[in-house]
Amino acid sequence: MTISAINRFQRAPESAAEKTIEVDTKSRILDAAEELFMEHGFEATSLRLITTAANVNLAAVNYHFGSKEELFQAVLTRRLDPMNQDRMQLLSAYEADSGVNALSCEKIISAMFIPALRLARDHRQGGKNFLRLLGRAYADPAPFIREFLSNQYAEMIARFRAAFGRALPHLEREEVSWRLHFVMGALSYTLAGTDALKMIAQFHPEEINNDELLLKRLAPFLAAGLRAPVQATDSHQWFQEA
Amino acid sequence: MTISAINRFQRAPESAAEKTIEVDTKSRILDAAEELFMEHGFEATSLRLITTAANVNLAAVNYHFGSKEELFQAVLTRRLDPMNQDRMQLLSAYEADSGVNALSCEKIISAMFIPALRLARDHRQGGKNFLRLLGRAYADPAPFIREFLSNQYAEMIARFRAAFGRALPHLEREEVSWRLHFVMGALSYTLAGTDALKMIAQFHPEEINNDELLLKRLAPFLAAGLRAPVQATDSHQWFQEA
DNA sequence: GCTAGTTTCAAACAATCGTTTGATTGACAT
DNA sequence: ATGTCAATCAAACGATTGTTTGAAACTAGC
Repeated sequence: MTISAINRFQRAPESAAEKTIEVDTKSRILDAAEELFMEHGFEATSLRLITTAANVNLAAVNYHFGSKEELFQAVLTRRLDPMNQDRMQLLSAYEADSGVNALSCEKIISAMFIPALRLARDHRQGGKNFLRLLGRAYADPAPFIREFLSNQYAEMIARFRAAFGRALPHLEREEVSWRLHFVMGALSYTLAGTDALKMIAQFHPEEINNDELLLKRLAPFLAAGLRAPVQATDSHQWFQEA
Repeated sequence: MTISAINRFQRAPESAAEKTIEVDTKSRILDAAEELFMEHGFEATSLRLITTAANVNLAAVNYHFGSKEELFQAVLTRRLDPMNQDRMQLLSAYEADSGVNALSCEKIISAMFIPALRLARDHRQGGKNFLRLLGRAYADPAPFIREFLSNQYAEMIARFRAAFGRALPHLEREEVSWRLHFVMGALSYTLAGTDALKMIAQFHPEEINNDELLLKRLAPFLAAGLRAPVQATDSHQWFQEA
């Protein structure tokens, strides 16, 4: 193959003068696919739409990525993998700082949110687009997407579940798993939602960074939920039917 | 083939004895569509898949519903509309009971969850399937789905936002809107998730009703989140970057 | 200038999509 | 019997899908 090696050569001459307006075919496809997948979802986005937007030939996708599914995975993995690495490194750094003491829920949530915020703040490229795409992929029924994300998240989820378990020693392991699941759900749903963007635009039409505002409101909500008292399994306090 | 013609003859004699196992074409389409839309999503589910599963002619969908999009809306509206009516009636009943006092967050959440639970418990038909479908529709990027749901939920959302506003008088209106948004998100994501079902199967392979167990764990989490203290807008407690 | 290997290209592939058509069926009222 | 009208049927519609093909354009090393 040595495809990427040659790509590097092609990029070399123009890298000094203008580095952002012209990139190689592979990256142009990834950028266009990221935006269109976010906007219409996986199934509703055709390869012709992507290649037209990227200004490349239709066959380029199959040549460089193999198939539409592999393109989608490449779009996700390009940013998701570094972000999850950052999350785990940040968590490790926090744990090293705290010594023998357990981390607070706020600190652990910070380790999850800050790398996501870094992506959202990254204006070189559509980091915000990617977070919305990720949230939608997280709710997509397609089996190959679910399996891919499950593998991508497995290591990070395990690390954070252990951290939350130490932060909330009074909760049994099953309850910790559930609450981490709720946290991931609220996070991905909030980032993916079109409604959230509408609400921000309604209240703060002039706001600089939407996602930062959003996560700052979400974080205290989730931290309080994590610390909520457990409910007895046989309790009918909540759902007593008529 | 005249399969359905034969079916009709076969159905005729038994219609008096048992009325639930064989229904008319329109309902058969709705039932098959509900399950297949849930399983594969809107775009990935073809009309041929639906009509084959329902044992009806391909043209029957366009004849009875007009288009694939209208079929999808019919699938949603069949159960969503009654459920949201129940939610608002239950909320009104609670408010009448409490008199001048504001309702607790737990009570308001109950008004949201109990009608959903009723649907999940309804074993006559795939109520559980519907909740998963609903959660996925809530995250679908298709504009016609988002607009449809927005209209379907508008009245109920307004009622519950007002109720939460009275229950949490120390929160400004914007904060209440956000937290209600988080609640709806966590609820729909949790109900839609395949991962949640896997977790239940892992911990409780013998469980009777999955969704009831699920909502009983989610409700305290959300109630605590709703009551969380607000964070100052300019606070850097959470996300101080390096 | 030549060759080898990588990338791009227009064109076509077979398959599937949602929708429409026009004939045929069956039940019911006249 | 006859006519009416809604329901069902097989078949085809045109459009679009992801993917493949084989030739042309390109870059490098010799």
